[in-house]
Amino acid sequence: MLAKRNRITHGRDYRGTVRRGAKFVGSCTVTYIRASDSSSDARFGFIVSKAVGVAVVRNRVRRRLKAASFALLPSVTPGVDVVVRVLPQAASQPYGVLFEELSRSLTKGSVLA
RNA sequence: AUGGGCCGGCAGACGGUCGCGUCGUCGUGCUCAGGCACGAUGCCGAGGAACGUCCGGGCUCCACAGAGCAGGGCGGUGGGUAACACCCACCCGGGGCAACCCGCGAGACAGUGCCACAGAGAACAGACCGCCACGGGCUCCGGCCCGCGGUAAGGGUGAAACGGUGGUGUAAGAGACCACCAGAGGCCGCGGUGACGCGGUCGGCUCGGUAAACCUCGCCCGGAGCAAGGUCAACAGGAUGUGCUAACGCUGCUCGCUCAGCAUCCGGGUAGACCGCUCGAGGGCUGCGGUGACGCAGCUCCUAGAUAGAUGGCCGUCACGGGGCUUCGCGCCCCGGACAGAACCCGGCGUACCGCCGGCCCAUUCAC
Repeated sequence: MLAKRNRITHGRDYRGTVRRGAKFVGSCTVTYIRASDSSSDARFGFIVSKAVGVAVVRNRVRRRLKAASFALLPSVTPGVDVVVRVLPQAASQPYGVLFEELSRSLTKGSVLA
């Protein structure tokens, strides 16, 4: 789980990251990465549309991704914003698959040490 | 034992590890203070439907003398409730051998409309076939044809054909008349708070359905919603006061106008923070009243408050259900655990759902 300072909490930060960040497409997620303030910690945000499923399914996918982000957090370059858009295929994926995909996207974005 | 009906309850348990949110405590740092940040630690942390947002309220703001119209909702009776379209009991109608279940249950002699297809005819109905009288014609003397009438007993159509059965009667028939039966209505009596039920009596009265068609009657309803509404500091703006310097106007000076700054007050409302925000028509137990829904009294408990939205990720053990193997020891293996996530709070309704547990009742069968 992520503490509040490691989460993106404003609509303008989401918009900025999605529009101007680097984009990496996976099989069940789309990841946007953008450097913001290097003095702060790395921040994560998640976009899960209703196409993914009902509220319980959306919550489960988001919580798995938050857990994966927390596990990767010590290795991530400080000061970057990461927004993960969840595709409908992610609904039935177990934690291991989501972790591998997030790790791969962050490596492509060269923010993973 | 099998099948069925009703009511109530549960929604895996325990543990490890890494975390998240509110609140409390402690420590460190910053701050005049209020407090803020970080770290540690403790308590608590989704549901029976949290869901759909379909009703009814509380709460908040706005509007409001009173009444009516329009619009919407409700509709057997009596009760429960803060209120309801909900619940309980009863009535009526329908289904079931029964336990029990089902019903958008006012009014169709206030009026208007509609009733497909079939059928001759569908609402103060209707002569197609048939039956019968009369007149005429033909005749193989059995009848047949034509015309004009009578007739709703029979045939056929339909969801429905203007009571049913038997008799009297008649040319043939008909509630035309009679007996019994079945309805609807008036009156009377009895029972019930009432819907209504039971009984008697009157006159042959026999009278379709549809109001989720218009409509009529009775009762109820002001509007918007926690993104309600409020507070704060920062920031446009306005008013008043004070007033340095420069510029403008005046022949020149004072005054005045404009203007930077400062002080006070007003005020806009976006992004933000905070309040609203969880103790409430609240839960549990016991007793009393009531057939029941429910009410009253006493004791007791405090049990989520997020805001890009916490309540989790990973793993283990044991129960539970299904299937298979079985050296038959519940021993081993495999699979499964649904529907679904609070967002101001309650009371309902509706919908989704793997399964499990308990109680009562009914029918059939067997044993005693």
